[in-house]
Formats: sequence, C-alpha cells, structure tokens
Amino acid sequence: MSETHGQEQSRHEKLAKLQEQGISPYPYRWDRTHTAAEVIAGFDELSQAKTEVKVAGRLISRRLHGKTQFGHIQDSGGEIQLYLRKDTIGDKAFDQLSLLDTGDMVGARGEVFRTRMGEITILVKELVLLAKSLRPLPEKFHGLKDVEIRYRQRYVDLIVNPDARRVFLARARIVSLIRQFLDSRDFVEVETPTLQPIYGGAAAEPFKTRYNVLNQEMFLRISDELYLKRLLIGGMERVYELCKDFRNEGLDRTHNPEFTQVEAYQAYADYTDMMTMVEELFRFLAQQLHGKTEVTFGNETFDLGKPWRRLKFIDALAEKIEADPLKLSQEMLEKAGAKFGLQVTGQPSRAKLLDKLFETLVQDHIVEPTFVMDHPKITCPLAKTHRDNPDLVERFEPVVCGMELGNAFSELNDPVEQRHRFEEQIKRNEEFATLDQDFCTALEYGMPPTGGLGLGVDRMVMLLTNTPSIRDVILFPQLRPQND
RNA sequence: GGGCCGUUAGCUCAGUUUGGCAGAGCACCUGAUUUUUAAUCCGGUGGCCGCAGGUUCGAAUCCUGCACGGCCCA
Repeated sequence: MSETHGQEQSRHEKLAKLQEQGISPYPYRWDRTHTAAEVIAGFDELSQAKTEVKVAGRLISRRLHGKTQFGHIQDSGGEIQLYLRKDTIGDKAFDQLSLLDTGDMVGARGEVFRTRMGEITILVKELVLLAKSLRPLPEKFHGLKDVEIRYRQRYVDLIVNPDARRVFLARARIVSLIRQFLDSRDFVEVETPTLQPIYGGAAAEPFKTRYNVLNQEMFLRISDELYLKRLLIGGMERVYELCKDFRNEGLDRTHNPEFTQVEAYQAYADYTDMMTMVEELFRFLAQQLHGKTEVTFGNETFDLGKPWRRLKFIDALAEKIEADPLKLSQEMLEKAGAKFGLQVTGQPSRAKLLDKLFETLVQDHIVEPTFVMDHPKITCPLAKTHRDNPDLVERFEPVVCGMELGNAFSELNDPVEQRHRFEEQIKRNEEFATLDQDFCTALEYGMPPTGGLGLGVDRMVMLLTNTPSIRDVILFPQLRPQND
C-alpha cells in the first residue's frame, strides 16, 4: 500500500476507528425509498403526511454547528439537504458523525421539512455510512479545472462538475433520439463485425491485431460500410448501426482514435434523400433537446430548422484556386498546395491533395450548416458516378463551423465499376486502399439503388451541446500515458 | 511535425520579470457554536515547486534536455 499523507491519512484513521467500533464502512445494501429529486417534487405530500423517506448519495458538503449539522448529499439526479440534531439521532450516533468525511457515500432516513431559509431538508433520524471515501474531493467552489485530471480521472470530474454531467446526459439523450428517429422510419438496427479480416469503407489507417486461433491478422473497423451494404444485398432495405470505429490517426480537438459513428442505408433512395434525412434528423434533435431549432456553437448561432446550404465541391475550390481543379495536373495541384501553405506528408495522391486543398481553403471557413457536395470521382471509390457529370460522384458531407459531421453517397451498386474503382485506387497507390473480394462478390448478386449516410456522433454531440473539444464529449478520451 | 503557453499544498491560484526563509483562499485537524448553506469565530497541520541535468555562495525563479497538458500553425 502506498504511503498516505495529510487528509488521506486522516481518512484512513477514521476508517480504522469505524472498524474498531464495529461499524462496517462498506455495508451491502440500503433500501432507498426516494431520490433527492423525488423528495423535492413530492415535498407537500411528504411533509404533510410526515412520511419517513430514505435517501442515499454522496455527502458533498457539511456545516457543523455544535450539537447540529447540516450537509448536502448528491445522487445521480440532484441534491438534498440533511439536518442532523444530537437530540434526534442520539448522543452516540452524533459523536460517530465525526468519523464521516465529505465524499463518503451515506444513506439517510428521516422526515422532510422546510428550513427557516426555505430549503427542503431531511430531518435525519438515522444516518448510515454506505461507503467510506479515502481521498479528498476537489474544492467545491472553484471545482476541478485541471483538464488533465478531468480526463484522466473522469469520475472526479463527474462528481464535482455539473457541466460534465450535463454533457454526458445530453449525449445519452442524443444517442437515444438518433435511434428513435431511425426506428420510427423503419430502419433496423444491426451489429456487424468490429474485428475485420480486411478493412474498408474509408481512407484511414487501421489498428492491427492478431487472432491467435486462426493465426490471422485482423483489423479494428474503420467503418461499417461494406458490411451494412451486404445487408442491403441480403434484402434488409433499411439498416443502421451505431458503434465505435477506430482510426490509427492523430489526436486533436475533433479527433479521437476511437469514435462513435452512426451509419444508415436506405434502399431505393439516393443522396438527395439522405440530405433531407440529415436536415430532418438535426431539426428533430435540436427541437427535442433544446425545445427550439436554433443552436449556438462558440460565437455562432444558426437555425437547424432551415434547409442546409448546398455547396458544390468543385465550384467552391475553383473559386479559391482560380482554376478548374479537375483539369489541374498532379504537379499543378502540388504547386497550388505549396502556394497555400499546405504540407502533405509522403507522396500525396491527387485525391489527397484535392481533399487537403478543399479542407484548408473552403471547409475550415464554412460556418452555417452546409452540404459540401458532388466531389471529384477520384476522392471516393464507393459513391455512384454523378448522373450529370462523369468526373464527379454523388456524395455530400455535412459541415458546420468547419467541422465535418459525416459523409453520404448515392451508393455505387454496379459491381463491375466497383471492382474497377478499387483496382484503380490501388494502382494509383492510394494510402490504405484495399480490395474486399467478398464485398465485390456480394455486389454481383445485386444491390438496390441505395442512399447511405454516416454521421460522427461525437461531433454531433459537440455541436448540440456547444462543446468545443471532442475530449469533453467522450467519457474516457485517449491521452498519452503518464509516466511516473 | 513546428511555434507559443502551462505544470507550485487535496482543489483554485499568487510568487518567476529583477535568484535570497515556500505563500493565499478553500479543504483538512483542535476548540466554540441546536435552522446553516461559499456558515461564522479561535488556533494549527500540510510541499519531490512536473522530471533530469547545468550555472551560481545560493535556483520555484536563469540555462539545457525530457514528460504530460492546452492553444495556434501545418
């Protein structure tokens, strides 16, 4: 056991004294009858009938007054004040209160009343220690601000920062509302492999692992796309999956190596249907969450009730570089990149250069909800060729405040073209290009025309809760290991 | 990958410019206090100043390297 000092030492001493006195610091259960919120909501009835209530939670504050004590306990839905009197709980029990600390889990039994200052309070007849806390909590007034401790010890953050609790409750609500939205449109939720023998569905570096029994290299999925499309081939006309994807890439304000994505595929639809669905989904989420469609993110406020702006990839980029991006050679693209201060590592492909140029020159400056649409064909092997322009694909990315929220296509369902596009990608030496033979085989059985959509749930939560860092919407974000 | 900033008590922070006893508030401990609520009042405890080197009579402070975190750029 590690050495303890100061406040921790004092708590260990109290623990020992409790045990000497035959008081279990870690009893088995407590029959709670009411939550803090229920006591407050039911106050009139409870106080009138002098109903005895049993509450439980973490003791988060104490105010000692000689022969009385006040304190608050916090449970998952709120706080309630406790009032302890020596003449109510008895001399011995009152003396034993000195062995309690803020941070301890306790159960309290008593009657409800309103104090002189008007606060609903429990006059405690019995106070039971439910779990001794051996470490002091951060100070209540300034809270816990050190972001590193907040992320590394999220449990402490959740105890002391109401804002952290608010964001994660909102996240749970958003996830639930996304399911509700899709379920109500007859989408079927499915589960596809996280461990995949070949990765695909995006251009990203995968995490590699090994399945010993098969002596086979495996990958954590970077996307669910190719499995979900197999289900459309199998006759499931509307499917979705809400799960973690993994990308072996950098860490920053909008990237975590494991992140949550919802992917939905709808047979007989195209990307314009997916645009409508995105608009409806965000309108629904904002309305359900905030009671209005106006959303504020940082300094920007916009109305998710309105249709999103449509911005053609090629037009927007052409305006910035003053040339037709489709007609520029590799060398000219590299020159343009250099001109605008782009630093692309390794040997950048044409597709990557176009993407980077667009990101820097256009996407980062987009504020209002926008569908960036009709990308150059080479940037994406899985989208259907544009019905009006053979050099483009029917694809769009929802972007808000420079943040890419997802990706959607009219899904390519021509098996011959699909195989060709994969092969071309590999021939061009695109990073992380793969050819999933079984997926190509599946397509040969016939996939209906399909609209597909992937949305980054973490970023959606950021947007809808006005949280600028992805680490504040992921309970346990990735950090570098501490070495000590 | 590059630049800038941060790391001091359990927590929130001063102190670094100009080297000279390690500080405050809250928390904690002792005492007073039977309707308080950032309770109040008396007295007290608590430090690997992120880590490792260097300069100096003397380093939290100056220099070098490293770690972690944040912001910006790419």
